Amino acid sequence: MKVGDVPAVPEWLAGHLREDGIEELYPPQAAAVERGVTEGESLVASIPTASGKTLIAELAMLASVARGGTALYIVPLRALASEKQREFEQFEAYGLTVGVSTGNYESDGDWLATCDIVVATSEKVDSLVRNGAGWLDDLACVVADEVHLVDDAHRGPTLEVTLAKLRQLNPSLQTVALSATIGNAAEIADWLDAELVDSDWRPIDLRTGVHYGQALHFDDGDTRELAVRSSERPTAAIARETLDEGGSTLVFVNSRRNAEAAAKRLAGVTGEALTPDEEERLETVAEEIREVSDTETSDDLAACVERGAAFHHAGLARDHRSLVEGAFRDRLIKLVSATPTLAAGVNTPSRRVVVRDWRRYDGTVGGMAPLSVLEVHQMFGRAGRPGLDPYGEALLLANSHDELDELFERYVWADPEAVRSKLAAEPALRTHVLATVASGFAGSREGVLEFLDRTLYAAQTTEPGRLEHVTDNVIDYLVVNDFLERTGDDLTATSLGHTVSRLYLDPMSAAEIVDGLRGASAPTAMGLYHLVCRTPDMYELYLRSGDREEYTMLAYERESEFLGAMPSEFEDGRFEEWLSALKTARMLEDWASEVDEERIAERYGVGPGDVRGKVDTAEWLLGAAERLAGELDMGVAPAVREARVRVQHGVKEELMDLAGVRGVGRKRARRLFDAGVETRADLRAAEKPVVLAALRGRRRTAETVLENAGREDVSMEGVTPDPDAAPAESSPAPAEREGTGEDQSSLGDF
DNA sequence: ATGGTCAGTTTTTAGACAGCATGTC
DNA sequence: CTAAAAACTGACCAT
Repeated sequence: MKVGDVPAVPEWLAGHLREDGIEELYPPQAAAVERGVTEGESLVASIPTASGKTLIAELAMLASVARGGTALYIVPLRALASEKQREFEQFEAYGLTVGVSTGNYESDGDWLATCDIVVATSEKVDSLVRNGAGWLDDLACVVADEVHLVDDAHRGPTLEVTLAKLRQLNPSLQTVALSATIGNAAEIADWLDAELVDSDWRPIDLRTGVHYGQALHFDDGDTRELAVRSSERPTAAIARETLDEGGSTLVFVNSRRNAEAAAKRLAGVTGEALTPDEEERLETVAEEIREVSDTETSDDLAACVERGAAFHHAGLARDHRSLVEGAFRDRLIKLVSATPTLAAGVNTPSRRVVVRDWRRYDGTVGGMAPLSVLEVHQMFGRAGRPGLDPYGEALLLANSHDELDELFERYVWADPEAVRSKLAAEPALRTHVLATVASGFAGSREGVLEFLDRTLYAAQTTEPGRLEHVTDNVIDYLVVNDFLERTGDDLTATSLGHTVSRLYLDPMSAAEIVDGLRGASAPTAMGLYHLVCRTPDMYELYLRSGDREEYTMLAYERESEFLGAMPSEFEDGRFEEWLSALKTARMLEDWASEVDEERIAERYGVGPGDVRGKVDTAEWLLGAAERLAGELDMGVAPAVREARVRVQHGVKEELMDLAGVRGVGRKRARRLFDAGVETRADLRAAEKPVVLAALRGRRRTAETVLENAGREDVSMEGVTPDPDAAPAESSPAPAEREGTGEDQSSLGDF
């Protein structure tokens, strides 16, 4: 089908696509159009990555917008939200507006309502529904990206329930669900009353195979020799061969440590094949990586990048990740070894993909569990960059002839699993039943069940009564904990229940927090950190060998600070979990005591990304706790607020005022304080030379800071730093270079 | 005393959404 | 009930 033949889309679209070199639709896209996506028909597209899913979504959304409606694009990750935003902004030239809404970044609320296309995470959409965002009622088209994630036990139910709610709000809503190739796409289409496009078509060839011994065995029966030098690992041989052909390699492994170790080892391979120009540009990237954070992880990563390799996992800071992704896309980094983060995240295709580890540790089964076919195929799907590589190759590694056969059987020739709803689990229902009642979708047990009947779970279940049973348990729990009120057959949310639903808290977290705060009169920061850390919304740090003793001691030492009873040391599982929460809480305490990032990372054996992640979650939960304390008039709200602000800025109590000034973080606040400028008010009255010295002589920074503190005369013109007030540090601030302009020297501050 | 190698033993194990109101070095 | 690689430990040997 030619781009000009697509019905019901804006007139400019065909021309726009031709400008991008698109004359003809890919077969799955053409099929989608034939099924009526541009004419408002709902559709499930189960097709491989990189086979043009985004354009299908765009066709549907643009056609909807052309008819005067609004379109919503739901993504599973925040990083994908910004990626899609950038992609859709190409249409702003034609007068469309694009907005984003995620937990950490949101377009202005009023503006969002006027947008033609909104990109949001599934949790954010759920939250918008709970908070009654009016514009959702006028939605014409919703696109659910990566819809196979409804299979995810933790986050799948949210997507499932959200789609059901949107469709109930607006029965004529067009639903476009994009999925990886899955075993039961027809069933999903059935659930969504949608047409189906189910195809394996890819724009560039993907060869999959298994490496064993000195050969690569491909799915089409082809075999090719691969010389593995003695004492060389297969992955290294594959990477070397790919490099010789001018391609890049993406290696998937099953742990962070493996990712780092493999990158270090394979940097030996990539390091040999760099041009001087590449070396220079890599050096720049490495430098940027070191600037992101002063930790071992950061140094290790930079050392790998200098030699053309990198590792990628969730312990990396956000900026680390995007630097690696960017340099890999630019073909500067030749090899990335990654945990599954990269398979699910932003688009990072590579000539070759090696799935080195096909088993992963899984505590729930007590050992290594094989990856699902779906996951492995998703990783395979990263092979081959359309328009850049002649083909893509994806390989598994076998250590024996039997394993060779098994891998073919299990992954290469296997069809992906069916996607199954995970809604009927108590933790999932706890939060969704409360939200369903609180936001008025149901007003009784029957109403709740009626609503749940619209979900995929109901469409799939073969176990009659199970959902009903779990729902009853959950309703009882919610009533007992005062989130719901039952009068006769009617269910209504209490004011507490409404608050919890709007705060997006797991009711169990809320119950734990309320419980802990009730018994407290003057909680310490540690007590509060521990309280939020043992909540199901916080993912705790892992206890390592020796930690049990260490934290048991700490527990007794600071026994008086903890809110609520400490479980008995002999009550096994509970105590361990309580200690994990303590470890996490102490990390937060360190952070809020101005311990530097490097030291924290080392002390707790985590990466900079983990520190930021925990801090963010704690900030959110403490904010929620503050609201709950206020709601219940508990008088501890100021203490909670203090704990929250300290975590937010990573400062001790005395710096809270200063760190609240825009442009002043934990480091600047500390330097100002030590120079005698102790409060925001001091900042307005302080001697300029003192302020300037505390801010390491950066004039522009000093002016901005003073302005943000509300000072009138901010000019630092002609002011010289007071040498007596200069921070006494081991490495003195770099003096402003002679001859360079003011502006240039302040660049380093941002 | 120091350092390197090697084999056997112990340890460890993926990911990342959300409130609210504005900003780090 | 299930694994595998890295990190650690200690013996042994050469300097």
